[in-house]
Amino acid sequence: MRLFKREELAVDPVDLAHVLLGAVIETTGPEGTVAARLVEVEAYRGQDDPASHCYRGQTPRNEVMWGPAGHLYVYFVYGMHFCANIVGREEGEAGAVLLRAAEVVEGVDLARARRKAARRDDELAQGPARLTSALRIGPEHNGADLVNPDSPVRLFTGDEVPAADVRAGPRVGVAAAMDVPWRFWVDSPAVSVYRRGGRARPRK
DNA sequence: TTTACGATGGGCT
DNA sequence: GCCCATCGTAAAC
Repeated sequence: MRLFKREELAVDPVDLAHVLLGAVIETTGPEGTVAARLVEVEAYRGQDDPASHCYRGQTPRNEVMWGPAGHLYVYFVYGMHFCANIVGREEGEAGAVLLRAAEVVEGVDLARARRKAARRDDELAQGPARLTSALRIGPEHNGADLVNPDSPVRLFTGDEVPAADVRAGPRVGVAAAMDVPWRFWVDSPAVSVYRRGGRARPRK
């Protein structure tokens, strides 16, 4: 296992999604270190993608996604959760991959303490907001450089995932662009199995 | 087991 | 003012 190189991440988000499956993201803070192997991701292509936060151009919130690849884009959602993306493409071009689920491979006890509601270890990072909770990724990590060994959040290559083992389907909770299968996962009990693309919430 | 819904707040039109 | 790249709990079957 080694740190990724930035140029390996400066690719189209759909390709980056395949690169990231099996990769290991690791966070270190005052409490200790937690590492997790990514098993489910979603590509957001940027300006061309109606579901992307960058679809309507650059804003203060999404500016990290327009910068160089290999940085973390963290955003606040539903009034109480955070989600993390890995930025791809070249500087000046928006695009990122949402981290949806992972298997905790290091610091399991710390992750359990942070995720009291999880009844099985498979649930520790089973979902995008659970993942940030287990790894304690927050707004202070927005823009963090994942290829810097001194960064609080780092990204390592894991065991390579054979292309034949990658499954694809519609993105979750996304009403726009439902026709593109830009959610990718590998067979794992930690993959989130929530409602498929369509409405984020049932209409009242 | 499966489904329903409330909590909660920032971003953008 | 409406829309969310969600989760945990409770209720229904």
